[in-house]
Amino acid sequence: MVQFVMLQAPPRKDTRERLLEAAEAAVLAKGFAATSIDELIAAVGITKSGFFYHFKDKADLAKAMMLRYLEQDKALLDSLFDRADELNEDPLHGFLVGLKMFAEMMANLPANYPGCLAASFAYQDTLFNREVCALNAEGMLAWRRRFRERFERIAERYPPRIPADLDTLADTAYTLAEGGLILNRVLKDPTILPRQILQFRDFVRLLFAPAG
Amino acid sequence: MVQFVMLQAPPRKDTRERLLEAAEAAVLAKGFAATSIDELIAAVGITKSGFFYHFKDKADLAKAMMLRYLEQDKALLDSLFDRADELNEDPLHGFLVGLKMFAEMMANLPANYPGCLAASFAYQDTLFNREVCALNAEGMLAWRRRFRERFERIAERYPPRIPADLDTLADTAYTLAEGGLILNRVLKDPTILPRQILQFRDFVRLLFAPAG
DNA sequence: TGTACATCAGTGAACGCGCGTTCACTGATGTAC
DNA sequence: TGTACATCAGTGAACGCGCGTTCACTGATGTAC
Repeated sequence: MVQFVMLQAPPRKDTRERLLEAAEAAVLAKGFAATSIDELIAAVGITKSGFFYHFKDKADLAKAMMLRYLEQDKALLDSLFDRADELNEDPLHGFLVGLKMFAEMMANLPANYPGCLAASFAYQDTLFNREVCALNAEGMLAWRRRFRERFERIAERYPPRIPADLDTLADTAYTLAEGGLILNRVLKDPTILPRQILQFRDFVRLLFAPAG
Repeated sequence: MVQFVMLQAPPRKDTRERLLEAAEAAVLAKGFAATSIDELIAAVGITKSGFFYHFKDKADLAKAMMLRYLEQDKALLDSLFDRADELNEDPLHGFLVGLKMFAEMMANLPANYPGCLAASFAYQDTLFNREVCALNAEGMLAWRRRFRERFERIAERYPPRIPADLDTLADTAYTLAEGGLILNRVLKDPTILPRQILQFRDFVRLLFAPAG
């Protein structure tokens, strides 16, 4: 009896979340403009009016996608740094551990259409309003702040071997991630991005580790 | 009289080329799917049927855009290396000069929607057929081959200070360019990409130049 | 030098399909009294 | 415990607009003889 009731009203996973999931996959594969509401509702199994119950229009979907992306992005950043910090007291060693973990993460991306919503939105930015573009920029600045803070602590203890611009150094992680994802995808080789990150790690070590 | 005749039949710049120019600008701003044939013909001043005289369909336009991009890309790569080679006999110094020129080029990009068609197409690749995607990959491999060849010559004369994967090193230029363009655009700061390239230049020098 | 034909670079009108959006409505669940 | 109402999570039908594509046609220029 209980079983029967549950079959009638299945414990439906959050429809809105499933719409956002389907939208992200579709946008990463073909872009926002080519992603139709019809295909999203087909993937989730509701009607078009159901979609407009969750999002007031397509621009609202874009904003929700960006917010969801930023949330996941922040969680990734947190897990990267917090765990690296727990393991190490020395800022340089902790950071090198974090970069290694980052490379490992990037080596285990979904095989099909790995990618980053920030890049996809960036290359279609006239489709989005100022708010969504500003959110995207804010996400990038969060990476810069986080990395810069680490580099400041490292540089304090280990003076760099050559002059280094800490903002540029901080941006490199995001830059390599975005560029590497593009190469990964076009060349269909998932090892490119992790290798770029490990090479950056070599550079950081070469730059800060005491000579000899 | 001559003037009058010329006004009647102006020395029309190649219409096809102007269509491709308009298409590239539009695609870099909002993506391929959102770029309509109507807006291209409006920009160029012909009718829709005129467009279909030049391209058999929209997929044909995509292919022509990619071929045009690859041609320009190759020219850029040539000018970078050939001129750097002329100036220097030493492979390392020549390469460092080339990277500096590359950074300067990237500092003087068009202000509006700087970007790379390769990245735009990569993030919408299900819109394109196998041929266009393969062309894109070939363009990236051309960069890898070019840079790798240089690094081989450099490593021959200057053994690297730490072990280095020459393919990864070779891919870094393209990776930084693609990633840097995205940061440039989202953060509206055209100095980000050139600074990434100059930092890579520092790394190369640190890696190969004799210590001391 | 004059005529016939071919090619180039388009025009103009029409097409059908898919898209985002709206609107009135509904059945199940939750809450107040 | 029963009734009235509100909210949640949608349904179903219709809309108008813009899109890519097709087709028959054209006026200017180039080429053969």
